[in-house]
Amino acid sequence: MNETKKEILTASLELFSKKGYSAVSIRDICKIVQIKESSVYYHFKNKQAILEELLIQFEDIATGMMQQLEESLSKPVNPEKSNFYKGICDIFFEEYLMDDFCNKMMRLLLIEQFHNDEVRKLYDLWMFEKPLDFQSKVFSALADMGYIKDRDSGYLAMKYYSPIYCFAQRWLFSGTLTEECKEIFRVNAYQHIEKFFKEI
Amino acid sequence: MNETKKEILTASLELFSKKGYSAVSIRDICKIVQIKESSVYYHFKNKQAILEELLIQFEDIATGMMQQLEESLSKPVNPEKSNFYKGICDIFFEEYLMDDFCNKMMRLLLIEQFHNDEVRKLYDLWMFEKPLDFQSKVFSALADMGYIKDRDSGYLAMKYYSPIYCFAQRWLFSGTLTEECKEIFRVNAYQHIEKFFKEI
Amino acid sequence: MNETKKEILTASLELFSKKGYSAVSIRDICKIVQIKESSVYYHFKNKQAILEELLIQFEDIATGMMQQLEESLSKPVNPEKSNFYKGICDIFFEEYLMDDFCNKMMRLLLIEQFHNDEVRKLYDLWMFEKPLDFQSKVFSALADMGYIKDRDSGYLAMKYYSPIYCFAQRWLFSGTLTEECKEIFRVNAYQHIEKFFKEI
Amino acid sequence: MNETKKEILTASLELFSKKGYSAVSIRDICKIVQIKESSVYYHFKNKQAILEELLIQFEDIATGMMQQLEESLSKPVNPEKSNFYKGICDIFFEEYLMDDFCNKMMRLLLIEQFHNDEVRKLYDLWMFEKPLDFQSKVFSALADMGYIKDRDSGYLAMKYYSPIYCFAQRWLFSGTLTEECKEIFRVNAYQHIEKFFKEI
DNA sequence: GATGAATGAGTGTTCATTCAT
DNA sequence: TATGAATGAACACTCATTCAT
Repeated sequence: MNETKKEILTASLELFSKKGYSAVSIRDICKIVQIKESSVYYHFKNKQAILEELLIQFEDIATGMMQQLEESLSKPVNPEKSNFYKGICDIFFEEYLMDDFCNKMMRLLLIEQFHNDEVRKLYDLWMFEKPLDFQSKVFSALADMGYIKDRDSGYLAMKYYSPIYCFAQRWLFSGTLTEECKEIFRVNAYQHIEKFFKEI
Repeated sequence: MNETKKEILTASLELFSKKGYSAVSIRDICKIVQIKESSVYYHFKNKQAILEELLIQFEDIATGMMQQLEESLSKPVNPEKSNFYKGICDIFFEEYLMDDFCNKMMRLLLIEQFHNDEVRKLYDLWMFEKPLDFQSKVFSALADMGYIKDRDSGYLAMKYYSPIYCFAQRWLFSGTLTEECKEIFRVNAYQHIEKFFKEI
Repeated sequence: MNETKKEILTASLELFSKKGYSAVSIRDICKIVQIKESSVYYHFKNKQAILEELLIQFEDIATGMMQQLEESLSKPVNPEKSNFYKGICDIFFEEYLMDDFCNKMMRLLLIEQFHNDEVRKLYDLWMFEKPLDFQSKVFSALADMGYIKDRDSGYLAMKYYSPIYCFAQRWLFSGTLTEECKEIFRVNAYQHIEKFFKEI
Repeated sequence: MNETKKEILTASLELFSKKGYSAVSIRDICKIVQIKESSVYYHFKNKQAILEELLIQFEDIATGMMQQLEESLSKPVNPEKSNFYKGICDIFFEEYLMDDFCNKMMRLLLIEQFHNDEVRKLYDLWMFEKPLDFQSKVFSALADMGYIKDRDSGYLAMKYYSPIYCFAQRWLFSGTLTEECKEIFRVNAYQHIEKFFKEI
């Protein structure tokens, strides 16, 4: 992909994730990329097409992350309980929730879910459905391995994941994403995870 | 308050909560209220003022609800464990989370938190801080009354509240709010609450 | 109708009839009317709506003219042969073909018939079908009254009307419409009519 | 001439004759020719130059046709009355009015005569002046040969040609040019010619 | 011969807002 | 109280054209 096109995408995501799609003008994007407005239309059919390209990129990354998770679940490097879920957490946190691109995309999806039904479905899929599904499998696996007794893996997944989602909302998807915010999120989330796995 | 002014507020909230503040034009609002655009400016200084009035109304309601909760906590009608938290839940759910006005405001706050820092603070205050604080007190009270042993009321509040928040996000604050969505939310939330209070 | 709206219509017709609809910008129209571009949209939904209003006005006038013609055919003031058709000609020429508004509309229709199928039908209706139909009736009437022998009124109408149409094309619907052009047209057309009625 | 250049001209005429010069973009032309917009500028100085090349081609063809007509008038193959004018008609109709290239050019000239004074003159020259002049000569010749008595060859030419022009306008220069339209035109025109020569 | 990339000027349109009535 | 009329600023987008490769 062309360098300018990449820069347009980067600038667009930056702005979209802060103000929402419709509040960002082509002018705004061009100011960052340092090109003229008409040039955007050489690279993209229209403004909507920029958003769509971002959605596709996000889906690719999210799908890739999910595959990694599935793999690390089926072939755990270290099947000792705490190491087992720690490896998994790291992928999900570092390569997804807190990855700069993904994080911005999630904010964008969160805002745009109201205007755009396709986006709403994407948000639900990648913020609720997929993570909860996967987490259920993890708890089933842990139960099969005898590490936990509780077999209601669906509710367990919810109990495990919902605080993480809340922390993400509070610290990652709101306001300016600073390193400080990331740190607060990380501390809160890992504290929860530790307590959670101690209890079960 | 003048009848027309009320209608403007109602229509504005309806639209803002669906499309977000900036995607709604004065035209759109006037189409619903059946007045001319210039008439809006008799009732409000500008578009922003409509939003602000809505924020004030919401804060009033939310504050009132919180006061009710505090009261029902300090003078429990029926201090028997299950009745105790059921009364509290009902106020929070029916008069707040699922109340039509509040629900729309929450969607609005959710969308607008990115454009508007004041809104972001409001959202955090009324969706996280206040509910979690209050819930902490509830668990402290329950602990004081001997109903539960766990004294980490902060984490308990998080464990209790975060699934409710997630359910709200999935079913109340996304897409069109139908009676069906409300019902799914209610079922999920109450199931969680029941399980939760059984476990502690 | 509002004064400004009228001026917009007048200016639009003036320009449309010279350059064609799409070659005229809202800016061009506003330069003449001395208003800002955005003001146009108070009076008209969009550019297309200006054209449509002009089409309606033209149809009204053309329909009115046709009714006048029909009346003057059914109740001839002076049933003497030359006076009979002269009265009819005058209505058609002065109130239609050479009327400033109608003339400009015909140029406009002529140009726009290629972009716009509705316009093409209008042009055909009011430049060919209606005039030829009516002229047929005139010749039928003249035959009934015994003034002419030829009963092929359709072909007569064509022979009568087609030179007039050609003259109109050459002198009225092309280039700038000056009084000189009008005069050339008038001379040519009336010469033809005189010769024509002498021959039949 | 280069193959691509020819294709550009063909595509341009196709589009110009349907929508008018200014309503056709270089993009539109390139979509048909399957080249990039910048490539056009290798073959033509600018958009206007495409139009001008088409005008030159048309003038060449029209001039050639007129020469053929003049020749067939001075050396009639078969000086018998009906054969005499039939040969002439065929050249004018088949090689000019109904020839695909010429027909499209005439539509184009018809539309563009308003924007472009040079075009207006060309239209008048090749649709009125030249045909009427030549037809006058034909009638003079017929009168000299004793086939007709009427010596007002100018008016005869007008009476002969104007219905043909009208038929052309109705069936050839409006809407989509289908084989059906062509046929209607041909039938109407030849019917007129036959009647016309019977009458004189 | 052809094209990737860019651009200045322009297009129709929307919007929040103003102000006299 | 309400509105008719107007407007400046912005918006997404199109277009003919240029130029280095």
